Amino acid sequence: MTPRPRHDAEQHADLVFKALSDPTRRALVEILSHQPDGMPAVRLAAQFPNMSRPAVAQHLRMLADAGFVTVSPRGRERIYRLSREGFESAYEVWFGRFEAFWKGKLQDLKRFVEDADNT
Amino acid sequence: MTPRPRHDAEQHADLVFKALSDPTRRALVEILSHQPDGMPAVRLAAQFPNMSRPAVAQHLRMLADAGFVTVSPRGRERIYRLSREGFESAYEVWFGRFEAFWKGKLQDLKRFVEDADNT
DNA sequence: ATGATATGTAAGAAGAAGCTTACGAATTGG
DNA sequence: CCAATTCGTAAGCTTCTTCTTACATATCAT
Repeated sequence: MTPRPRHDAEQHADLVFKALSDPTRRALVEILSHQPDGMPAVRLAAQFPNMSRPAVAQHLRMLADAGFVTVSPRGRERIYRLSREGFESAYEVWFGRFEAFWKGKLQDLKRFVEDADNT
Repeated sequence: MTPRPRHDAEQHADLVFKALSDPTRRALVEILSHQPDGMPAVRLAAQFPNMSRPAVAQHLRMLADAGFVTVSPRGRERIYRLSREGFESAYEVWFGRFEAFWKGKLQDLKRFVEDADNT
């Protein structure tokens, strides 16, 4: 997958798993997963009526730092889109670190993937 | 995978991702992944010379709550073993939540799994 | 029995994370 | 040009995490 300097690995894993540790950020990822063309920050913030816009902006920044989203300016808006980079990093860490444990689990996962694929 | 009451789902996802958000806990999982027969708490704690034993005990509790490890008493020791339950929950949440996004990513994942499988 | 070993939990201190208000920069529309 | 919109960040407060020390329980060895 993405080649990455060895000594940055743990630091990057920290960003990735920290990003997923917050329910608001997971909700943001879920929202974006249904919006292939992305959403402007203001519309994402509107999904959280009990939270200020800057709070959402800070969450978005962490998701961007972890590689879960990308940002592209469009006029005065900034469009957030889900990126595969963060997900691939998570997989990389997951499979890389626990490979010994997973020898045997991979078969199950392959079956699961194939099932989900045939729908 | 594991059927789970709907209203507990987010709460459980919280436990799972919180458990993985700490570097010490990830290190514990990695250590246990190389020890199929498990390890007593004291030996796990010894892997972290800069940290007190109770601190490690608290981390182990969180891993247990999230379903990443199981505990079984053996004499005066308590043996910690990696469990697949937490991992399966993480997969469940992962694939379930972001299914729309992953439609298309699943092909890549399947290839990746097959590659890892042929080694 | 008694001392040593293995363990978990409680209480409190130190640090990190998350939220709000306030602000400044960039872009659009009239 | 000027007001309105979109956005990110800084400062400060509050809450959650994580660590340590202290303590209580259970098991083993002699």
